Amino acid sequence: MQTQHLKKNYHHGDLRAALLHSARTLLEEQGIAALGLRAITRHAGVSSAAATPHFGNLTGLLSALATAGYEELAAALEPVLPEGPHAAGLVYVHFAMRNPGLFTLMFRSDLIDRSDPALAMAADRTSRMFTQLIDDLEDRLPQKTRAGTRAALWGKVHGLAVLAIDGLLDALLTSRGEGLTLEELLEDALR
Amino acid sequence: MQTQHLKKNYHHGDLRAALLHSARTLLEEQGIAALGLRAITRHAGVSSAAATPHFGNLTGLLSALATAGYEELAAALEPVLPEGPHAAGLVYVHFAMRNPGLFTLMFRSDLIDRSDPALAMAADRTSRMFTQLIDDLEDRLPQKTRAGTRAALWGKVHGLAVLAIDGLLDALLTSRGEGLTLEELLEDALR
DNA sequence: AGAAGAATCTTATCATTGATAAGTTTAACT
DNA sequence: AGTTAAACTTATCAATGATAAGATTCTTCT
Repeated sequence: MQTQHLKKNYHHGDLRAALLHSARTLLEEQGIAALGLRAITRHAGVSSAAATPHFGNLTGLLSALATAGYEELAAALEPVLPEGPHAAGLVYVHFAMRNPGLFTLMFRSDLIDRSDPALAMAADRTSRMFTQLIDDLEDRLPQKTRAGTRAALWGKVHGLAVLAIDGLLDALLTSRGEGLTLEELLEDALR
Repeated sequence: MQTQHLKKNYHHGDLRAALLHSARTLLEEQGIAALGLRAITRHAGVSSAAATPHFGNLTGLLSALATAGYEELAAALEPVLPEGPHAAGLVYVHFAMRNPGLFTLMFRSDLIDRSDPALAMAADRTSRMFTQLIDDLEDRLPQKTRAGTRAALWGKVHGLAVLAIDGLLDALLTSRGEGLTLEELLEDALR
């Protein structure tokens, strides 16, 4: 019989994908603290040791999940790159706000392994997009400060995303925001 | 005998301060992952349940540690506030780079309890400094965009700090930095 | 001063976690 | 068809944070 039977290999289907799906579900429904090895395998209906052959350990599983996150982020950024830093920044922050758990995981170096080749490649692709974004403005900028401009953009956008997820921007709005919505605040901040 | 014998109360001295000191040491020497309840109490030479009367649980202890972090950060920022956003931003990022574990802990909402009164107060004081920083420029800025400017500044500074700690700025430097040092990059980015 | 009470701190125990070795079942490949 | 390799389960381990119960020391009140 052909082994090319879709992707359902082995005697329990595509467990690798199933585990990633379970992890993603738990992450979205219950947050990053729910990402235990036992919780994930329980959700997928397999034993707690079933992930070992596919991911080695929990870090391997979460690294694969973060890899998917970087790929999604890059896919969201790519189409708006021609529109420039403002539009791309908004997409970056919106991605973080829509996927707070996943975005947080992508920068939790204690939970993932950045030397994982797939993860390193996906993360690098995202970071290269900021490079491209700045290089598109290169005629307007002196050569020497381009790295600084790139860091400033990534920093601002990333910082806003982190602070938004932590609810610290809302706190800023309620304490002294002059009747602004969060969306308007982001528009102004990314200008 | 007078009970005012320095701060050494009770029959084992000032355990509360000793535990915080042990936690800080472990945090600096071995990183945030070393901040276990048992590791901290072991380092302080007491039993693993000795922290309960002082902090309730591990979250309480780490919240107190984070509170100290916010106070240190505010104390570092205060004297440079008159120099404006550029100088203050540099101090913020330098604080993060010099205390990577502590700074990370201060924004790890899963490890600390932001509703802790002392922590909330200390964190609020820090965030108010950014408000003041922007308000000092108020004549130059239209009233309406001031919240956005404040968010942009805090976001950029915070994002640079986070990315620097994660080593992602070094990665950016080695891949495309035009022979810059990290310090020069920050100078440019904070301009 | 002395007894009652409250707080600190220890000991012992519990449920839960991630990892792993050993065994079982299923698929893959001559 | 039969051997090998991989997936998956079961059982077990060391380690964690929390907590109840007991022991010790400080405080407080008369």
